[in-house]
Amino acid sequence: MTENRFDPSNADGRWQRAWDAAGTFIADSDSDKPKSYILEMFPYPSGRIHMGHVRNYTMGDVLARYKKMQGCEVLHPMGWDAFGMPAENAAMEKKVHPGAWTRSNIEAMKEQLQRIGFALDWTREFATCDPEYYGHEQALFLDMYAGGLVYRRSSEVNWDPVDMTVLANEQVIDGKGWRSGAEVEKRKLDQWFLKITDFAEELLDGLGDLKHWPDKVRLMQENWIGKSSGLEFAFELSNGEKLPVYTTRSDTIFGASFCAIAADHPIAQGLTDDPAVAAFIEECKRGGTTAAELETADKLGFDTGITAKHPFTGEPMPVFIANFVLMDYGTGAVMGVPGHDQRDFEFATKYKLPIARVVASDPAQADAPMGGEAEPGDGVIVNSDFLDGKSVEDAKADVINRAEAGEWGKGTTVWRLRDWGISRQRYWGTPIPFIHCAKCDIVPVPKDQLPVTLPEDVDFETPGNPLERHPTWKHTTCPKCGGDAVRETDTLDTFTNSSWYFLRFASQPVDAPFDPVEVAKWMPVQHYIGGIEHAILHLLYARFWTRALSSIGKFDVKEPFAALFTQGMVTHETYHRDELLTPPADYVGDPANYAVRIWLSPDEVEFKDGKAFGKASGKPITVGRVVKMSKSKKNVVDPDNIIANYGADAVRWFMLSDSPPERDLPWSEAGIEGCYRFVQRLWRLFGQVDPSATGEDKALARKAHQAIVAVAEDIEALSFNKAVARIYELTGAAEKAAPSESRNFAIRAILHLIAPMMPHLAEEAHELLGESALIADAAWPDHDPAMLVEDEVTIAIQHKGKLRDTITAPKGAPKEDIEALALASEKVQRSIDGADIRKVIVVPDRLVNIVT
RNA sequence: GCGGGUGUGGCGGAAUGGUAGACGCCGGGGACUUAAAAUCCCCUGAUCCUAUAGAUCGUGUGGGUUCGAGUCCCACCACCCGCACCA
Repeated sequence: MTENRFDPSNADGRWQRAWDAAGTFIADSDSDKPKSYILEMFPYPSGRIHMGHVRNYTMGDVLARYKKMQGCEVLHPMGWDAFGMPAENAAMEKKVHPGAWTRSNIEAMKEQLQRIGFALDWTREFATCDPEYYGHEQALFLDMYAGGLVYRRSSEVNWDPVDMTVLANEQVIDGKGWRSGAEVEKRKLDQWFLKITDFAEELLDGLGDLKHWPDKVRLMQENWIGKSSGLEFAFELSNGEKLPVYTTRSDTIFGASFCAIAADHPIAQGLTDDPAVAAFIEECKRGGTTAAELETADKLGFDTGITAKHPFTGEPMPVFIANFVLMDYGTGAVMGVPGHDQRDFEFATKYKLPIARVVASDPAQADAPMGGEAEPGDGVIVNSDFLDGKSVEDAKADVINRAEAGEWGKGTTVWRLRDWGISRQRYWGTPIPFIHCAKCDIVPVPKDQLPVTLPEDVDFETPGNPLERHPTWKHTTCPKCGGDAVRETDTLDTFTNSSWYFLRFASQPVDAPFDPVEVAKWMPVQHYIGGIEHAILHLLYARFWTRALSSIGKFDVKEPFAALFTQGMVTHETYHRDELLTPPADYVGDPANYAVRIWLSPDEVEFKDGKAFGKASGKPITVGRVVKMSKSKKNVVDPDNIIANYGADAVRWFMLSDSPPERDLPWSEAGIEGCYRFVQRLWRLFGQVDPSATGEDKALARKAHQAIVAVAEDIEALSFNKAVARIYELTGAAEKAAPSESRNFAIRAILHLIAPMMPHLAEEAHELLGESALIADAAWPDHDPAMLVEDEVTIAIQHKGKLRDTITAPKGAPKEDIEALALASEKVQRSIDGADIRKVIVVPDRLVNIVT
């Protein structure tokens, strides 16, 4: 019996050092065990580990430790996604170098991770801002360039006219620059692109093989890639030019009443001699570049005076320049069919263009008036000459056939997916390894000159790209002609860093990005875990890089992540009070609304009689909704404090308990206390193994065997909350049982079942039980299949669809016996009350339903 | 605007179309203690009630399929997430 308590402040560090000293979690790529690569999305070194990280890495850790117990050689690495804007923001605000800031964050966060006891192979750690890493990335980029997957073209960015700098979408707030407050404009710059569209078909088809990805993520990627088929054809214009357009609704061609072209369409650009056109195009440049902004903006158009000739009717239709047409999609021009497209409808309503019905629910409705909105649905074609009476699908095919026969158009496939713009006008990223020479144009940096490293001596005092302003860095000589030349000053999008890091974890030679033979030993990643916010971009880019590298012969891997799991966020209540301010003299609203909202952190709030008050002010506090932990709402709980108070295992257990892993997990103080109590409960139980105990406790032994199987299934399905519930049940049963051999078996089983989840407690108890080896190296307990089957089952008896009674019967009892037992029940007879029995449904071992 | 998701007691949630609420938290009552902490035991969806029993209602809303629906189908409501330069 142990009366003492489990002391995490002592045990945690001791076992972490023991694992470290033994090299327990160092992955051996030469091992002949089956390999298992467990990976969580690596963190951005923002400064501190937050609860979201803890949740993410705890899940991966349980899997990694479990796989090891199942006899796998496990690769479970960790590193740092270390390039990005926050480092530059810190440089501007705190006057520290982005590299220094990042390095010190990494150091602090690594220490935090180590305190949680994760089973990580730290020998493979790297940061993407290491010149070795980004140098290899530059080499891969040059290989892709050589493979024809990289090109340059002009593309729009958010431009801050006051700070004279490019803004990221998140730096645009209500259409204004976040620092300057100036109205943001769209501006065109020459930028680098990766040809992800070459892989659109492959990336789409490949989704079908990703059986262990969530359906929702595959669906989101499918919609993002957005394959559509339709008709491309050219209108003849009144000015003699041709206007190619693309439509998915060629069936509605007789309903077209105008054409619309993008503001940066060549035809629009050709009309800028007219000051009115130039002014309108200027107008279209206002506002940001996000899809949400573009699609919710008021529809604006400018009638060019040019007309387009309808290919069937020959009728002239006005050509507008319109802000809702995207140059990047299709041909940058559309035919407007207001009756059956909502955007066209709004546009036509605004500019008083005809709105014709060409699809109806049935031919008799051909002249039904249009309602207040477009009708994009299915139906029968009407008012359309030779198409009348056809279905939408038949009409599409007919129009495409006629266009192809008449050689004025053809059926085509169009993708919503656009090529990936990777140029960033920023310092803290991978320098793009190209040189601009006046004579030789654009020249790749020779591989023996890689890495192109970032200069250290930069300042962030003046706005713009520090690489551009640096006095010497960009000046170099042309590798081709030897003349004066300048380096590319754009850096790569940080998503490129996270598009191949999993390969570098698997294999890290000095002279190459990776060794294909080593990579093949580990890839694909068996379980990849991270946030749902990465469902599209990061995951699509990583899939693309893998296929692109494969296509240029770097290795033979098609899909990087065999199974994907997207975990929910860690949330917390919010606390705030609204402080009234004195409104300025010209304020017209209700003075009661002129207030500033002050957010309080959980430790600034105290509760009295169920009401919240500010600790410092004593003022009443409003308890707000439960939302993702964020600095701005101050509802953040620091893992360090929690670990100091309760130990790593209680926190890990909390992360796995209660909420299903794909859903949000609300943090609560009461919850972590409950977990801590359970840690101590287990500690007491582990101390109760009694070597002198004899005898069998069949019911308990059966529960233990069942739990060994069920917990394994739950962990493999990542249903940690269910595994936790089963362990609670078995623990309760073991506590209540009298000493016996079976009880000793059950307690040892529990010890092994919790080992992946609460490894420090498990090691400590394992040692207490006289074991000299690490439980981290132990095997998952065996079970006896004969012990999984129950001999008796409880059968529910329903009448009129409601439960009336339950009976106990031997498992597998014949239907007739069960029916007889059910009808013999007094409660059932009372419910039936003499009514005629029409039917009795018997589900063996489950239930009887009596229908009267 | 487009795309995706979620909705079950006071709270987190469980439930191959088959006993709704497992398990945990909170709360209530009790035991132990000089006292407290810790620990242990019991109760804990709502309503009715003639109360150790029994009945009715109950899984966001409204319909439907079925002997039987939290689960399947249709329509709707609310909230959350993503939208290409945040990571």
